[in-house]
Amino acid sequence: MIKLNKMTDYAVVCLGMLARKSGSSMSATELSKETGLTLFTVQKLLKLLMAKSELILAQRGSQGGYILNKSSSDISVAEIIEALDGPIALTACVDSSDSMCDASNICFLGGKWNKVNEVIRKTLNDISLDDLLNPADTFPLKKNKEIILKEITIN
Amino acid sequence: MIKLNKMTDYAVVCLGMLARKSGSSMSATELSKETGLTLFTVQKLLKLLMAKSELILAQRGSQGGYILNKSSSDISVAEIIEALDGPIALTACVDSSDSMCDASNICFLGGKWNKVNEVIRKTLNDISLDDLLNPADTFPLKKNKEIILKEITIN
DNA sequence: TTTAATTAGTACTAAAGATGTACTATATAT
DNA sequence: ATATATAGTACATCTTTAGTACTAATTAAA
Repeated sequence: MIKLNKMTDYAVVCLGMLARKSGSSMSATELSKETGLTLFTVQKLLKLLMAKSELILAQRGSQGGYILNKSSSDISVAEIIEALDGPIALTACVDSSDSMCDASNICFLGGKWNKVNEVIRKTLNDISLDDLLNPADTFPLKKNKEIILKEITIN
Repeated sequence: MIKLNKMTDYAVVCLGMLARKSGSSMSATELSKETGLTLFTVQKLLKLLMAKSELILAQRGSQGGYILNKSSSDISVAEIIEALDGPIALTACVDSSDSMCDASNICFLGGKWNKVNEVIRKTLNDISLDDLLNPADTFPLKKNKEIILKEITIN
């Protein structure tokens, strides 16, 4: 299985919960209670999201908590993954530096994986957090919203 | 980064090498020499591919070796990944059994991840080993071959 | 201004997974 | 028979992930 780390999974759950309460903030304690995730986990997750993304805003102190920094329909699955898992790429073979694959100095694949990665990335970019939220009748959300990758031709 | 395991990377390299020599078989030793991967790694990889897929055929004994079981244009990236990494899915949250996410008994995401997974899977299914092979002028391989996911609507 | 609540930062431990290596058994062409 | 080659399995090690803990900094409210 191609795995996301669990934090990313948790992030979708917590961000989704924040989306439901848009407007009012939620503390880590509240999020823990409402999601069923342990407080430790939620605290760590929110700290990570603060450190590595602009997805949420925090307020410290009594009555503090977290809120989404933008609408859930403007948050893509790709953004969430990239915040916690780093760049969306299936292989380390071809990284941003375009350096040669160090596993094999006669690798004949060139940068072809990059194209695959690009397609995957665009796919995830077209799916919003909102698209993942309940209730079920909000999904499929937008009529005529199709994931169209036709324009992406591998070349 | 969403990671494939290294074996999958190696598999693409080795299967690609076998594709180049279509018709004649190659031993693990030969593959090791031509790819630059260690013999141990290549041996393990080929054993895995034999055990978990129908992608290659083996002949034991002197003069033995491996050959592709079908044309490289009929081998999808999805097949290779699934042979070595298991089912293509970004999360363990929703597995084949459709069991509720055990991380949270109030998970409100339902099976939405499944739709995401399906899109990713179809994307990888439309890219063949052949598409990844050099020389560069064989890529983009088929004119008019576009990765069209338009018909995949999340719903 | 004190207190309680809350996030920020960091560090450590334990568990899980991936990787590389090794050894023995089985099959086959010569 | 023998050399060659794959099959199967087991294991040690390295890396990553996940979980826990502790301290510092901030802020609302009593």
